[in-house]
Amino acid sequence: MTNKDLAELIFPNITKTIEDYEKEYPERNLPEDAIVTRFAPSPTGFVHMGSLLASFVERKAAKDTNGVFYLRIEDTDQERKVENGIIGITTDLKNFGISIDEGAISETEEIGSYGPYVQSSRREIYHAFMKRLVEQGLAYPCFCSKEELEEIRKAQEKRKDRIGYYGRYAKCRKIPVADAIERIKNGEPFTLRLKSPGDYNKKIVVKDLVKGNISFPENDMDIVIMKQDGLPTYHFAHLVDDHLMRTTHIIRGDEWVSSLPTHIQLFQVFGFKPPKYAHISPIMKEEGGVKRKLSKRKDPEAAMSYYHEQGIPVYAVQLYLMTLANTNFEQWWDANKDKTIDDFEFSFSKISKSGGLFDVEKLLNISKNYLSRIKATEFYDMLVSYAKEYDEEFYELITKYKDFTIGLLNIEREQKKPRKDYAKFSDVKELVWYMYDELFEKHEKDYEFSTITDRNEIISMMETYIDKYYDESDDQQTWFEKIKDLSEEFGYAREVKDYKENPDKYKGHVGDVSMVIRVVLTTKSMTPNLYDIMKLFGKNRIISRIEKLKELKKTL
RNA sequence: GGCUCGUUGGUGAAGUGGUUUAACACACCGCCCUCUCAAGGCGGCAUUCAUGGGUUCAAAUCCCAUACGAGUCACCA
Repeated sequence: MTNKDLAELIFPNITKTIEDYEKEYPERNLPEDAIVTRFAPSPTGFVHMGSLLASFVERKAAKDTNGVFYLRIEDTDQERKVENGIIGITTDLKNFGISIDEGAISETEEIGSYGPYVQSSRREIYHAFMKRLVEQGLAYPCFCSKEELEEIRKAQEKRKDRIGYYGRYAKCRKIPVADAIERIKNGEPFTLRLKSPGDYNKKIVVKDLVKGNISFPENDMDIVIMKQDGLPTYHFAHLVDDHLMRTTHIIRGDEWVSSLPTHIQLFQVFGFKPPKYAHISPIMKEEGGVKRKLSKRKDPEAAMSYYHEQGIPVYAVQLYLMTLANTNFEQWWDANKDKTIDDFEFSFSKISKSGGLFDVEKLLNISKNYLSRIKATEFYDMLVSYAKEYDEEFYELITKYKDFTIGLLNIEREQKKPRKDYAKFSDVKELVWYMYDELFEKHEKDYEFSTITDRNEIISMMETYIDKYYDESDDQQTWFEKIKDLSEEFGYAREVKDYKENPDKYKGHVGDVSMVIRVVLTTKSMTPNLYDIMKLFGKNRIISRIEKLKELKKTL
């Protein structure tokens, strides 16, 4: 009875060898420094912000080097699987603007020639690799039950030994091949464990692209490589898949750092060249003065849908993620306002070693800056698709009055220092409702008059203005001169300065008068440039707003 | 508890032995500009880099200890 017999018994139908697979999935024909990397989530629901950051970095790194970015589905845990889990992932990626070169594109379809990209479809491939290990006596079946493992753990705790399946605690390691064969034939359930060649007293140093050199004791645990259900564990699947898919860079969350010795060992056992590793720290959130990992369950902002609903543009989130990934990005972007994320030179070593706080304030600020820089038409298109989904009434208005809407979005835009009003699309309606007669009509009218509050004076001022001074064709300067004339006529100073010097001589100043016009037209004391608003309104709407005030029953 | 990593202002952080009386950005505060707001301009906001030792002519930067935080120690990824 030999290891070969054992291997044949466990994997009777496996005929392909490692060499066959090496041929089937040859080295990729890419430039030398091209990065081949992957996003490898479990299909357990939506994509978490932290994973999104990782996939964003992966996409960027591959694109920058003319490499490949692929999506692999890690579904070896049958229990955690979720209905339509793959679609959930692919749509999140798509909505977020991350494209893949290879991998799963739906529950059943995939693209690329290094597949299958869904681990549960790769069973035979894993088995071929496991079979080789068993043949060579580098892996062995373990019959320990959960209870037995628990006992071992307790014994170790009592003796204050390291926890784990290693050395003298690895009892199945010593089972003679013949006995193992016997027990398997008897139908005893088993897992497969790696016969670890590691020595805990020796050190290995692993270079991590983000964290730098990390030194660990060698791994001496006989880790499980195949579960009772025949599927591989993460560690083993990682080895086989990333080798065969010719992955050059593993970019993942730093919860994996501690298994680095195991992974390196696995590559060494097969004589494969290990990939480069980059471990990214988790995104944190502060709550009640304590920092904790941004949680899928507790934090709505962990899900992509949150940004979608809020109307935070995708590109703004990307900009934010880029600054989280490489903090020097912000300065670069500020100095290169006309460039895009694609033009930025990303670097692994600039990724923060410790977990950054997820700061929604900052995101909104970035979003605001971004939205202020784009063209009104571009803004309009995004606003329309947002409103279409979340605000039907507003959607109808802005599509009905398209040019008008673009016009108002264009106020103080496309200039060196553009106006920054909107951080997200859900802000817009609340800021501009008074521009639309339909909304103005139904909106509660709380006229925010401040210094001039006498109803008769306001109305007479407005009527005088519209009859005597207002002319739609005036340019901004003339327009303002006329408001000054109006002020003078009503006993207000033409210049604020004059008023401040001689407050007794006047009832107020131009500012007070233009405030009256502003409030009559919009009800609000704070609006964008009045001249632009009036230009957009036209004389008729201005007159109708004066009428509305006159009709108002309640006192001001 | 073992192993690994980290700790610079309210926040994100730059910084790898002297050019740092610690960059930049967000937030906050003040002033200015101004028909309001937004924006913008100017200024304020860590005499100090978790704490304690040490090395050095010189340390946020190197070494050691302590404290705190994070990750991990599954037939989950």
